[in-house]
Amino acid sequence: MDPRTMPVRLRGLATWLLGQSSNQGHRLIGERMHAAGVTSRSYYSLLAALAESGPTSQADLGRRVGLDRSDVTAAVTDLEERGFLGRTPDPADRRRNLVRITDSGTEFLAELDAEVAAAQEELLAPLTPQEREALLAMLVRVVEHHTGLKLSDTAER
Amino acid sequence: MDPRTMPVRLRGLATWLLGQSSNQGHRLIGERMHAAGVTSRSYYSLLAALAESGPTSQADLGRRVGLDRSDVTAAVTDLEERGFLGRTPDPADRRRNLVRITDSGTEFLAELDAEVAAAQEELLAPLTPQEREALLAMLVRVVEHHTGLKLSDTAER
DNA sequence: GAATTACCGTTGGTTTGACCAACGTTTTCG
DNA sequence: CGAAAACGTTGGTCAAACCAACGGTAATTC
Repeated sequence: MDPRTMPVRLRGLATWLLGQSSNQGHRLIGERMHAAGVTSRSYYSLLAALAESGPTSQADLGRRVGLDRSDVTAAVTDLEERGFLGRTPDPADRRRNLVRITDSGTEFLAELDAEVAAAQEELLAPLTPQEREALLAMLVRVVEHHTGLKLSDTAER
Repeated sequence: MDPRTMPVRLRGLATWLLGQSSNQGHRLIGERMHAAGVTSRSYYSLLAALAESGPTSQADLGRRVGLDRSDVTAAVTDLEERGFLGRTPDPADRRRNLVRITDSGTEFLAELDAEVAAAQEELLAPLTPQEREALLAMLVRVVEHHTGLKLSDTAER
């Protein structure tokens, strides 16, 4: 992508700049995840969701991280084989599988937490702490406006 | 994606917020493009690149908008069938196809310009004009930092 | 209480964007 | 000249996102 001849119309566009920034972020995360032995970006979300709550059904898990049931099945199977989580039928509702994170999974999540934090730092490197705060606050408002989500409560950082 | 049970770790992350915002932007653009009869997001980039320069080879076109040669071929074929651009062999270098936008293509691009502008407005609706400016300026710096591109020159808006 | 409806996990798809390899043709370089 | 590179094209692969249908289970509605 040659900056000299790139379409002028594009490079000032919010959608384009957001797309580029998002791509860079995903690249940084992906590189670090891959180095940590994780092939899919959703694994972090799933482990995080499990760590922050008790045992959950797969369907719940999917709703919480915005993942299709079928994709949750594949991810959970893989993570279970690696010993990062356990899957047992729910005695109270035998349609459900209760998924819970293991100690090994908790350890692994801590590793990923560090990688993810480093990636944030790397992505926002050119911005001052005040600017990062302002940027995130604006993004929160944009996301809230379009999704109806209310993240503001605890979205400090 | 339930805001009450979404992983707390995720919703303050720059990468996550950028991804969400980018998705919303792409959704808005996609909806309007689709309504205008465009199936692929890259068509706008290609028409814009062609409108801003004279006739160009397909390979050049791909480099300018960050598209693979093979994908340019498909897009150009489609756009040619719709009459939005013409493709003629370059007499000076018979490896190349000279692609140029047609009058009909220029008209169509104007339509898309309007749709794209409307999508930007819609995406950034919750932000004040000053905030939008600050947001774009920060994103420009982030993108420049990670790509080596220098967009700053004319990225006002 | 029986029957319909809804939810669960799973399997097996489709679609889309991004990417890559190879080819015949043409130009450029050494 | 011959080797290397660039061009457009074809025909892939790959991962992410999504959808449909299934058997099994629970909740609902009559």
